Order: sequence, then C-alpha cells, then structure tokens
Amino acid sequence: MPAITLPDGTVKSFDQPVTGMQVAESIGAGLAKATLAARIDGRLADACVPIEHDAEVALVTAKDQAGLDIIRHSCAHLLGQALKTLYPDVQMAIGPVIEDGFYYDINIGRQLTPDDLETIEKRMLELAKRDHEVIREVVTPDQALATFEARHEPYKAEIVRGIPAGETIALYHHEDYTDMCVGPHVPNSRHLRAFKLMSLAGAYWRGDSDNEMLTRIYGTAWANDKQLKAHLAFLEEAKKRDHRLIARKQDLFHIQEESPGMIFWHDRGWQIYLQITDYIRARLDREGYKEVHTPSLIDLSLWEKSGHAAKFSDDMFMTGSEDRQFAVKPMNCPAHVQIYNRGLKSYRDLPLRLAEFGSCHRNEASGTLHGLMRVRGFTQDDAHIFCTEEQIGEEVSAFTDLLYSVYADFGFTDVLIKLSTRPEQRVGSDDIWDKAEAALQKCLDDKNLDFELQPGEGAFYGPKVEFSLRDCLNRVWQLGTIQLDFSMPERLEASYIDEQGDRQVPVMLHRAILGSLERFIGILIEHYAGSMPLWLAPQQAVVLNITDGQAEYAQDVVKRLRDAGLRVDTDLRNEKIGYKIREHTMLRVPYLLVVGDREMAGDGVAVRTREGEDLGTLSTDSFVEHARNRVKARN
RNA sequence: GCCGAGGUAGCUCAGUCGGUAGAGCAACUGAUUCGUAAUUAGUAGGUCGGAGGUUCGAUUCCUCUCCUCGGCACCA
Repeated sequence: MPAITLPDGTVKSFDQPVTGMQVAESIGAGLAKATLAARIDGRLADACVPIEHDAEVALVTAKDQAGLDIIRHSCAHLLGQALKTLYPDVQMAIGPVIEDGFYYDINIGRQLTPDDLETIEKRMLELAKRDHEVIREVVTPDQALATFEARHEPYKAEIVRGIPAGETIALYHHEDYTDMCVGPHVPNSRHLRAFKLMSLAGAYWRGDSDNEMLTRIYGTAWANDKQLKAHLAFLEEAKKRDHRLIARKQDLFHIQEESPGMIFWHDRGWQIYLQITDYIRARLDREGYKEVHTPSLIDLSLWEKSGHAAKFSDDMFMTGSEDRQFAVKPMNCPAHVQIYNRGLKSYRDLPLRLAEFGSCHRNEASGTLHGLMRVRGFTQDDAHIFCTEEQIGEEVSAFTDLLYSVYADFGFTDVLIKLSTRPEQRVGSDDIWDKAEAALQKCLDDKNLDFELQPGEGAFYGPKVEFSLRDCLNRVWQLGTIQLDFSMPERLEASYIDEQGDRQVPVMLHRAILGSLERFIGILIEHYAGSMPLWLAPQQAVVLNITDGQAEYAQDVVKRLRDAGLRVDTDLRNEKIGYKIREHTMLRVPYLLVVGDREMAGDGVAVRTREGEDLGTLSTDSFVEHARNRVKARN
C-alpha cells in the first residue's frame, strides 16, 4: 500500500506497488505522455521501476535538466542501434552524456566520413519514429557478460568484468539493440526527435594513450526542435567570436608555419597586451611585489637540480654553446630562487614577492596548439612568494582577493576553481604534502569558494589551486593558479635566518593571475567578441573628416586627444563618411568622431559609438573628460 | 604525439573526372569632396602548403612532410 507524496504535497495511496508511469497516469494523460523517468526519494529511476514503499515521487519530463540528460543518454543508445543496423560489426565502448549532448566511442574498423554521419543520423530518426518501447531488464554480471560476449561486444564485456558479482546490471533494449547503463532511460523512442550528430574524433579507450584509439561520434540532443535550433544558432554565433577570426579581422596578431605555436603580435594586438601588463604592474606594485627579469637561457644543470628536467626534458627547447647545454626556460621559478639566494635573507625580509612577466617556451605536442589558448611561446604574469609556513594563509588569501579583483576589472565573474592534490610522480615527503594540501583547502574554505577536487592532478612539487574561465564555445581554460611548494626551495638551497638565528627553508608560493598573457587575451577577445572595453581598446577613437576642408582640424583634434592620453588616429581618406563609419565600426573602435564644417566651426566633434549610438556633438574637451572617466572606471 | 578533416589571390570561397585557375571583398590608379554601416570606372594580383614519384603533361593521381581545424592524451 505505497503512499506516494508528490512535490506539491498531495499524497496518493495505491493498493499495490506502482511505477512512476502509473503515478503519472493517475494524475493525467498529458503528464504520462511527457514522463521520462521518476525521482523517487530524490533518486532518479526509470518510469517502469515499481515503487514498493511509501515515497516522495517527482515525475521527470523534458523540462527538467535531468530529463534532458535522459534524452541525451537514450540518444546515445539510439545511435548505437542505428550503427548496428548499418555496420553490424561495430563494437560499442562507452556512450555518456556531456554538456549539450552525448558521444559514443566505437570501434568500427573503417573510416567514417561526415557523409556517413548524415546517413547514421537519418537512420536514427527512422528508428526513433517507430516509437518503440525502451525495455529495461535487470540482470546479474554473469548474465550481462554472456549477453555481450554473444553480441561480440568486447568493450562492454570488459566493463562488465570490472563489476563485482553481487551487483545488478540494467540492460536496455531498443528493439534488437542491447546496451548497458545505470539509467534511467526514456520509456519510448518517441521522446527522441531533436538531435543531430555533430562531429567525429578519435579517443583512447578508457582515456589511456597506451590503449587503442576508438572513433568518437559527438551528438547534441534536446527536448524539441526549437531548443535544437537555438543551440545550433548559438554555435554559429559562437564561431563569430573565435579569437582567431577576430584577430584576422582586427589585425591583432598572426601565427605562421615557420613558428608554430608562437605569436607575431601586430601593433593593434600589442596595444592590448601593453594595456594589460601596465595594469597588472600597477596592481602588483600596490600589493608589495618586486618586479624582476631573468634570462631565457639557463644551463640545463639548474633544471636538473630543480627537478624539471627529469619530468619535462622532452617538452623543453634545448640549445647549446661551447659544449654546454642550455634550456630555454619553460618557467620562471628556479630563476627567481637564484635572485632570492643572492644575499642572506632574514625572517624580516619575508614575505618576499618576486614578480616577472616571464617569457617562457614549452615544446607542447603539435596536436595541442590552439590559437592563443595553447602556444609554445608565452608570457606569464608570474610571481613567487617566499614566506614562512605561518604566512601561507595570509598570502594565499591576499592573492585570491587580488585575483578576483583583477578578474572583475576585466569583466570576469564566472570563475571555476579546482584544487589539485598530490600526483604519483612527485618530490617531497607525504608529511609535507599533507600540510600543503590542507593549507590550500583551508584558504578556499575560509573564503567560501566552491571548488572541484582533482585528486592526483597537482604539480610534481606541490598541490595547486587553478582558476579557469570559459571561451566562446564553453571550453574551459586554466588561467590563474596558486601552488604551494615545500620542495623546490630546499632543492635549490634557499634559506633565511629566523628569530632564533637558525637557518630555515622558506615556503615558496608559485602564483599567476592571468596565467599566460596570450591565453588571457584570447579569452578576453572572445568574452567581448572583439569589442574591447575602452581602457583596453587598441584604438579608442578615430577622427573622420567629411571633406578635405576639415583635414587640418581633424589632425589638430587628434593631437589634443593624444596629449590627453587617448589612443586616437585620423582617417582622412577621400571616402564617403558612411564608408569610413562602416570600416571603423567593424574594427570595433569605441568612438567615431566625425568632423565636418559644423563641428569645426564649434570646436567640437560629433560622437558616434561602435554600437551605432549618436552621442551628439561634444566639445573636444568634454569628449576628453567623458572618455577619461570611462577609462578610469574601466567600463 | 594519436584519430579525423582541411591547406587554391591579403580575406572568404568556387573550380579542374590530368592540358599550369576564377568570383566577391580588400589592394592599386583615376574620377568624385560627399554628413553617420559599402560612390564609381579601370588595373594588378596566385611556383593551387612543401618535397619526391607516376605521366608527353600534375594544382588535380600516389608517397612523404609541414601547418591549420575538431577531438583524445598531455599541460611544470
């Protein structure tokens, strides 16, 4: 006699165990039609699962995020079903739900083309339109193993072998197709209509590059066509924000074959870069950092001593001279320790914060390179804080505050945080790692910052906190980081004299706010879709004359604006005003200052924004004031 | 690095079932001096990513290679 409590508080009693679907039917046919699954006492279950005892039950439809995920998961099975009818020998590996969709890794023994994707997608739709039931069957691991071995599914069989004997496994049947899943799944294929196969890729079995590479098919799936179309439209729009595309249009930088993964900054892009470094320099100065500068080439022996060569020598660029081997520096920390080590340090010198816009090179694998986001030559807004153990908390806290304040000035508030702990290959004792991990976690907890724990993902010398932002396609890129290091100071013989006159080893904090300037600018370009905020814009205004008659006046205006510290140029070309406005609007120059006879007579400028807004005619002085205020406010 | 797709004019792209290529925009020259997202006429522009092979002949077919794009693995 289960009593079912619904989300609105009503209680329904049943004479015998009921399924989620039967609960839905008891409420209404419309709801039953829309029901995908049930949430029983907070746990998702298939709509066909009997509820034996009193429970709180909520019905899940496509309106819920959980419902959408169920649709996506079932679409993965539908993909499997379609593949099996087209390519009977295909072997299915895993097919999970991801953001906006799903994928399936398969071993198909042949190359698939984008045309094949269309064929497969068509077949998926045909199969879905049969409105077949999705049948759930609970089996033991042995039964599942027998099923998948009979079906020639070695990957599925391998997964089953990893499941303990006592457990049960749910099989899902789409007509002839059988898959294995914790579920839940849609009750009927009629819920699967709005999907699209997006792309093909390679992916290693079980994510291990020592294993064979499988074919991965990516798909997106939604509750209805409207949502699907909106998603595809979003992707189209996102493509227009791609920093590589905008860089070409706005002449910001380029990369060429002779120098893969290295940036040729053009003057306009370099202006952005300079504004950012000026800004960071000013912020660090106020926080008590000392800016230093260290060599790009350092004898390999130092990297051996620091431990970098042992782990990363393959990824370091090497060069030689007179039988000595030098590494192009892949990071700045050992160099900063060298500066620290000059002269005896007292506890009174700590914390010592050494900052550098450190130019680094790493020989990243060719397949990883990605515009400004992943490069081989980059500059970090790097700093190393040498301090005592007691000072860690305060330093990490101050850094986190600074980072959030800086990100806010650039317009970023949606920051993802990850805490990465000790990896297998590491230096330093477990005791030290315990201390370091606890210290970082405490700082995050004290600030009530949500973070994702990434066990085993720390640096070889210490645990780290990573701060990430998303690009236009929602891909996550790490920018800022703070890493505790109890090992390198020791290895590189850093020390200070404490209050008792004893030699102590300082703690070292590696930290960066923007991370790589290159990556940060990439994110910035995509975030603003190329319309850089006034304080960062390479050109802040362009003065446009109507006819040659105002050329001299235009040049005079530019001179006055430049004297006022604004980045301004003229466009005196013999073109119609509409043409010039169009060009500079597309270059996303914040202000277009039109000067004709009227403006010249009144010593003013007609101000138009890149958004097409007409601010009317301002005197040159009031425009200066207006622009300076906005620069100061960083908006 | 691995899997897949690409690389043709400055940019976006078409094309050649093997007979050395074309459009739009941009550029250049001239005319036009014009009031808020494209004035007009003309001109020029490409070892079809690179190397090798097959062929009478290769941008096209084959092999190798470099780079780019989408993923995967990696990311101090």
